Order: sequence, then C-alpha cells, then structure tokens
Amino acid sequence: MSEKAFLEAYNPKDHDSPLVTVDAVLFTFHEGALKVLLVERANHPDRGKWCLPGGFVDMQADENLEETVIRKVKEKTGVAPPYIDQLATMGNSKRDKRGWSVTVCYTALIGYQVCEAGISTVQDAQWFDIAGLDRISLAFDHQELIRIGVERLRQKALYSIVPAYTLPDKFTLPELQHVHEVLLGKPLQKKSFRRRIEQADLLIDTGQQRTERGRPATLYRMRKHSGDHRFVANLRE
Amino acid sequence: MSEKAFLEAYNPKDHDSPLVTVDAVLFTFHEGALKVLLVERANHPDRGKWCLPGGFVDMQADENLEETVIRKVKEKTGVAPPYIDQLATMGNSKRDKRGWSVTVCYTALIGYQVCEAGISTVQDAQWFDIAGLDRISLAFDHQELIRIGVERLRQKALYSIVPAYTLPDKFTLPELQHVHEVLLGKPLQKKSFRRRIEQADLLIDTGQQRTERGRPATLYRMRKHSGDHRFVANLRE
DNA sequence: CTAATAGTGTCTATTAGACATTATGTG
DNA sequence: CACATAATGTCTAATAGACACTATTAG
Repeated sequence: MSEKAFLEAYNPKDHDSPLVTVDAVLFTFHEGALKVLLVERANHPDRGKWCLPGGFVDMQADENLEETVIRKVKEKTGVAPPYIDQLATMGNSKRDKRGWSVTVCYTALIGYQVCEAGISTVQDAQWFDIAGLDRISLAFDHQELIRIGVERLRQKALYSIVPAYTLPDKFTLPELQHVHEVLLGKPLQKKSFRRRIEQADLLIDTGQQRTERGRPATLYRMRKHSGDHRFVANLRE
Repeated sequence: MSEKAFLEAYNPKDHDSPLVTVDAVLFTFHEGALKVLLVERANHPDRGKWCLPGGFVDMQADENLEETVIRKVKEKTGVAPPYIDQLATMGNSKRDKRGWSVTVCYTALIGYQVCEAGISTVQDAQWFDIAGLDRISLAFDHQELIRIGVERLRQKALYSIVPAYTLPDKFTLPELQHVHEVLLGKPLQKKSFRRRIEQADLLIDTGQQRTERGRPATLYRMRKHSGDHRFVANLRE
C-alpha cells in the first residue's frame, strides 16, 4: 500500500487515545509573596475545587500546544506572559476520573500589575499565596504540578534571573533580590547579588528611580534574552 | 447532575483527542563517540526512515507514560536504562501526517555493553554516531528531539556527572572525563575534573583497576543518586 | 631503561560571602 | 540633623584552570 492510500484510509477515531489537556502554573510576586493563579472548576469532575488554568487542546483552533496554553492563560489574565516554559507532562490512567489522561504542563511568569485588570474581571480566577497552599485540596494532580513548578523556579533563582519575570516591567534590584530570597527561603548578600547581575550586563538602567523610604533605587528593565543567561557559579544554598 | 451521573454518562470517544505517543532519545558512549539508538520504521507514514524508539500509549497495558517508554526501550534493548528523564513534549497538527499528534519525549542513558546483546537481536535497531546524524533524514520531528536531547546532556556535563550513565557499570575517571570532553567539544583539566568528583564523594572505588597502556586506572561505580548532584560551579565552557 | 597513561601538588584566577562604609532620599 | 534604604569597597573563602610533577604499568 502506498503512503497516500494509507493516509486516506487512516482514521484517528479508530484508535483509542488518552485525553489531552494543557495546564499552566502561572506565578507572580506581590506583597512580598510568591503567588500562583488558580481557577475554580465549574464542571465535573472535581466541581468547585480550585485547579490550574488549562483545558483541552482544541484541534481546530490550536496549531500547537503553545497556542493552547497561551489561549488558556489569556482567557484568565487578559494578556500573554513574558516568560513561558514547559514544566512536565503527566500521563496516567488515574489522574482524571474521566479516564487515561495526559496533561502537558507549562510554567509561566508575569508581573502582578500587568494582569491585575484581567484577573479582577474573571470571577473564577484568583491568586493564591504559595505558603499555605498545601492546606487546600486542589483538583487532579495540580498540587504536585505546582510543587514541581516552585522547585524549578527555586533552582533557577540559584543560577539565573528568570524570577525577574514575576515582577513588573520596571523593577529595582532590591525588589529582585527579595524575590530570590523568598524563593530560596534565606537572605542573600546584596553585594554578591548585584555584582553578578552587573557583570553579566543583564539589565537596562531606565534612568528612572523610585523612592519609597531612604535612598532612591534605580529602576531596571530586563534585557532581551536575559532570562536565558546562566551564571557559571550558583548562589550557595 | 451528580459527579457520579456525569462520569457514567461520560464517554471519551465523544471528544476528539490528539494521537499520543512516547519517544525515547537513548544515548550511549562507545568507541569514543556519543551514539543515539534509532529504529527503522516498518509502517506508514515515513516507512523506511529512521526514527526514535517509541510508539503509542497502550491504555490497557500501561498505567502511566513512564511504563510506556520503559516498555518501548526494553523492546529494542532488552533492558531498562539506569537513567531516564523527561525531555520535552511536542504537540502540533503538522508533525505527524496522521493528524494532530503529541509525543512525550524522554531521554535515557545506558552503557553500550549493558544492552549490546539486546540491540544485536533486533533487526531494525541501530546505534548512530551523533556526529554526522544531520546528514540523514529522520521521521517526524525526531531530528529536533535529538538536538534537544544532546543540548540537555551537554548542559548536564557542565554541572553534574549524569553523562556517567552512558558508560558501563564500572568505569575509570579518564573514561568519564572523555565523555564530558566529547559532549563539551573541548579538553578539560583532569585535576579540576577529578577534584570536584572526589570532593562531592559521588563515586565508589570498586577496588579494581584496569590496565590498557601505562599506569592502571581505578574502576569506579556510581553511588546511588549521584546523578542528582549539582556542583555549585560549572565547568567553564 | 622508555613510553604511555593515571594521578597529585601547587599556584593563579574567578567569583561568591561577609561586612563595613558611603550615598541619597524623607521628615 | 536622624533615619532608612541603596549602593560600594574590600577582604576572605571556595572552587575552577594551568601545568609541572610523581606513580605505575608494559615491553
């Protein structure tokens, strides 16, 4: 049989396939805490429980998995996040009561202010502080996905400035250091922190400053692809 | 409607779902080169082309995706690899001519001798040198998956001894250094290389030695979980 | 002995940690 | 001015790079 004839005769519906969903662990940083966006499930199964934003791949609308996840995040936040990365794919027969299911889970970072308006217009979406999240029961295996997402971000805090994407477009170095300190759960030396960022030339000085109390702090923006930079030495844990 | 009633009425076949496959980028190290296992496709589409070992999730036989990938790798090598890790998930409407498809791709490492017998009994499986692989046309997006796998392993060579899993159970430090040198494409200082491994106590001295030419080399085994260890400083690229 | 390869000693270079000091805003 | 916070200076500690040196085998 030729490939052409084979493909004409082929019908995907003749073969059983797992359910395929996409989920997003979307983090932001606000009021001194790392937060994750959760959505209240409107439908069975697990109706009423909180879960990660996500849903089924729409084979007509979506060209690929990234389009699915960006579509789902935009539905809840109104905007596309500046950082998105594949986190893990979970697939087994037990995680979803509807049957064998696979979820491709992404992690994304966004500044709180950037999507504040979007969130507040969506009734079922809400930011949850990472601390204390283990006390609430989430749908599916989403508790585990968030745990993996936090661990990944914590690792990145040791050797990159990826956590900067949880901040608004413009931010100060002490603010960024604070994000890293929350992630790592311990104070950092500001001299070490600033030195490595300066040497790698990862941030753009906006020329602006912000005064809260004390000496004004310089406002920086991320340089393009600064999230990709990996310091040769880690911050010590 | 109750959840029970909902689940009883739910039929996954009422909803279109992408095809779901699992693939493995299986590396080994042999005769001074990094090699990847490829399989010749027996069926359409892309019949006759080489591709990664993998295939459809068997919803009856497989409890989860890891079981699928281990089953597929065992079919070709006869054994389960000592290191396996999720690499990436590719999903789009174009990668497979049969329709919207998702592949969950793993990367695995194994010693050449460990599975030599298994490979030689499988007619359609063969090790390919990574160098020169870009000159042959692989099925689907498997060329890209291998590229991602090599890049991941190269990164790991900078801050871990994960590449040791491409070697047999017992190996010498100069052998391991050579694997890292091939991955990084440049010579390394043996003093630096040995020092960090010794200090982190990652290997077990078997008490045995191997003589090829010159002074005999000590044979080591991986300590449990040594692959998880991350040095605080990278080898410089 | 020589050749070859394994393994060590030791100095330098790089980069993080510690912490004191200076700078610049507000009230 | 005092206070608070930002930013810097500078010494120490940890760890990678360079490279000479010693050790142990075969022939």
